[in-house]
Amino acid sequence: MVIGKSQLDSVFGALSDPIRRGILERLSAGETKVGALAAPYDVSQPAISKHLRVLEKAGLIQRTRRGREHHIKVDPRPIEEARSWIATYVRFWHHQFEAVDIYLKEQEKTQK
Amino acid sequence: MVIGKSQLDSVFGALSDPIRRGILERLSAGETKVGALAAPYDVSQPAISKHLRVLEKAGLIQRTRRGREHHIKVDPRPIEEARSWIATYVRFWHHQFEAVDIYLKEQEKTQK
DNA sequence: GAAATAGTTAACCAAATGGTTATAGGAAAG
DNA sequence: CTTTCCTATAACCATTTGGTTAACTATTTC
Repeated sequence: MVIGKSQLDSVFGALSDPIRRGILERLSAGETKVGALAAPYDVSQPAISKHLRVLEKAGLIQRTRRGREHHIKVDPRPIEEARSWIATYVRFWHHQFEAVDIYLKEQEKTQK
Repeated sequence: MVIGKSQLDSVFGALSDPIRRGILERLSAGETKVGALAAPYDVSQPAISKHLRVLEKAGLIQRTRRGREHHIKVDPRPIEEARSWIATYVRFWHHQFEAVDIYLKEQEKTQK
């Protein structure tokens, strides 16, 4: 039994590619046709098609067919999970990181 | 010329694996030996070693050798970039998403 | 110093990823 | 109806990823 990727896996995975992040950035200006999304990039059209599928599987975009055009819009909801994962741990990490820092500074002082 | 991955690429890439996220979660409790990090997972120890290298390349962990033990601590700084990328766009996305929602609700009303 | 311990590195493998070209499907325009 | 346009799918390829086992390095312990 091959167990599927978690939501976090696919969301972070989708965000790890610069073209896909670029597409999402572009989408913050609003719903956009696939052609317009592809235009800035120096890769073939099928390559963009694949990136869109990755974003779609991660739930980050939604597609509406209007005639022969596909209109893409962002769905920010799955990213909230990612955001909150980071937020939860950043607090602990930062605290822990500073704690070590303080410890090291104490050491310095003591050794004068 | 093979151009390297951006910081965001490798940070998001590192976060896209459940074992690596698990390791980071564990590290929020403080500096930890490699063995302890590996213990919960049902993969070989070299597999963990590789995951640590991925996290290290992304700048997310720091390693200190104390005798034969490697002590790992989290470095939360590179994640700030990721966090801020998300934060920047989530605002636009959310706004855009709600705008469409409002638009659709207006349509519904109008068509009654 | 020999044995055990903590961890990495090397060599290998299968599957996933990101790209390509060629082909196909369906809507719009001529 | 034929052509053009917009996009997806198929088939293929090279590279990367995530895992394995085996061997190695360095430190501690007996």
